[in-house]
Amino acid sequence: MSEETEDEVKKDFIREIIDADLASGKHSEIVTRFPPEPNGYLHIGHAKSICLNFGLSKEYSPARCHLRFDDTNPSKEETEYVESIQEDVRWLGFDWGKNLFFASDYFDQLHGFAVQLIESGHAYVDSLSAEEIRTYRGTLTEPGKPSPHRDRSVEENLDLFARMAKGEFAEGEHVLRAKIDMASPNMNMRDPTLYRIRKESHHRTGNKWCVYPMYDFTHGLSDMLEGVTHSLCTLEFEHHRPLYEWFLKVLKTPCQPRQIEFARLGLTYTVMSKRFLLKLVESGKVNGWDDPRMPTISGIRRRGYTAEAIRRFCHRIGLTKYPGMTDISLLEFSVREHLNEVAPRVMGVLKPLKVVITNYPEDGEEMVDAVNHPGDPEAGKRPVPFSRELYIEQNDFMEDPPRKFFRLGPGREVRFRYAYYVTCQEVIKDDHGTVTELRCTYDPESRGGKSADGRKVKGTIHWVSAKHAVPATVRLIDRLFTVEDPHAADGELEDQLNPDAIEELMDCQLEPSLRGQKVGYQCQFERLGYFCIDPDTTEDGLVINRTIGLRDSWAKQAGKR
RNA sequence: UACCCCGUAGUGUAAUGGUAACACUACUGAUUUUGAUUCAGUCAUUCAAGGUUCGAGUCCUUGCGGGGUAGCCA
Repeated sequence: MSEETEDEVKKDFIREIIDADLASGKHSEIVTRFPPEPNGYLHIGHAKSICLNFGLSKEYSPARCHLRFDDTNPSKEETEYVESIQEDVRWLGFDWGKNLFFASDYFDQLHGFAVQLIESGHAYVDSLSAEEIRTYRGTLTEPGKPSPHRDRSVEENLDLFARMAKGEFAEGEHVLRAKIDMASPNMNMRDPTLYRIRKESHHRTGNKWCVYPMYDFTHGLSDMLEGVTHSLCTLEFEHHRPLYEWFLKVLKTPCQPRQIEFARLGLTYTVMSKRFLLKLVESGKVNGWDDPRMPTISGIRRRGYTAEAIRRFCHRIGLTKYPGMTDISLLEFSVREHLNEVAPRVMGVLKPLKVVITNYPEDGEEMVDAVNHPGDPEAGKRPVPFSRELYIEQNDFMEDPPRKFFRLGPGREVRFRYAYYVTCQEVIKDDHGTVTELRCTYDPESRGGKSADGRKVKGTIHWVSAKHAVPATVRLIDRLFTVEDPHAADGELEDQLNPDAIEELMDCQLEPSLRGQKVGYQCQFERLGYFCIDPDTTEDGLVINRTIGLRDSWAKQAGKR
């Protein structure tokens, strides 16, 4: 039972670069950063980046990883997101220590850099409309052409930029652009916008600024200001690297962080787009960012995934520049693996079928010992009440069972886990022919689930004593989408949503040890899966999420018929 | 159609010029008081074609295929 799985010496390309930089003496300390924009909740894709950046800061020494909010767009960013992001990173098991930063903390310095660029003739104020700028930029196959304002004097640029900052102009009237190369094959080098006018209140700087820096200008310089050595980002920023380096070069900055790109996480049956997730939340298709169906860190956590499982997953997916699609079964394996190690076992019946043990004393009851964890004797045992009336799972009984069905059927004997051998004597149905109750007998000699005469029973099923049972609502969570790659499917993403991604069972019956357990408590319901107590739980009733089902080779075999 | 990046089992990653390895998935089988867990096994000559070399998944060339890029988003 390993904590954090074995770490082989296999190094990914980024760690190789870092090793080389250390070996060559280029760096003696490793500094990374995780730079989210606070415009939404973090998702499993971010976990990859978090595990990478913060993981590096744990593996190397000296090293540190900064948490820096990339908050340069006041119209999309909110404090709620800043808080949720911090909570999620901490929950994943990482700590930024004192290194909590905001790009907005650098607005003054950034503004100074912009002025420097103007003074050195590397930036100018453009007064074209957004539409015109787009036209002038050219296309992927044709070069752009210079704006008529490209050659304004330094003095005029300085004056205009100062007045932009003071709020003398309306949004869109002017922008500050870098003066690079309108014919570059790299669109990012065709005089990218550095500053735009936004007369909006910023979540941290309030109304201090009327101009806000763009990502490209902000990011690399923020890295530089913080002494970041390796700035790790996803593949779509590859074309931005020349620009990232251009700023550092032109401004002759004392330190030169290196941007390295890796492939973002692609996961089957999942969509990572924050924009789309926000839409799900706002349209009410899910109940908030932490809905257990969501691929957000908070949703996954609420569903019962463990941070350890996510870390193991992030370790297993590797790190390359190949933009692949990871099978979600690898994530599911990682949770099962971890929960199998740590989750105590209990019994709970999701879809109850009443069983009466006719040869058991009317008011009799007794306690049987149940093992808390079969793989861990240290976990001990607990007493579970057994009595004349019990519940079993509806699908553990078949009136006309197929050959390989090991469970209960008319005249069949099975083991009630940790209790007795039980034989079905009579099937009671209602007017519609639905089975409503089973009348059974038990073998008093088989207490504990062992027969005195050594006869074998193939099936073992779980059960709960009716009068001791704790009622609960259980939510079965399934994949959010019906197709492997929702982006590749025809139609809107919404059309690919799995309508059965959540199924609520209102009549579940659990063994009494569940009574009084706290929100967040995780356990395995034997034979069913791993479960977690949901925050919707009240004094009146438990609400429980199924994190993930157990592997089920019977269901698989039955499904093939 | 311009530029950049990427092509190794179904999937994700190893192999750093010397016999293609690991994990997941799937399928067999064994054990099992969870049809779970555990254990054992099966599944690829590395996109293609040329070239360099005693030797190429690895280096070179040319194709082919996939992804990214034309926000005053990040």
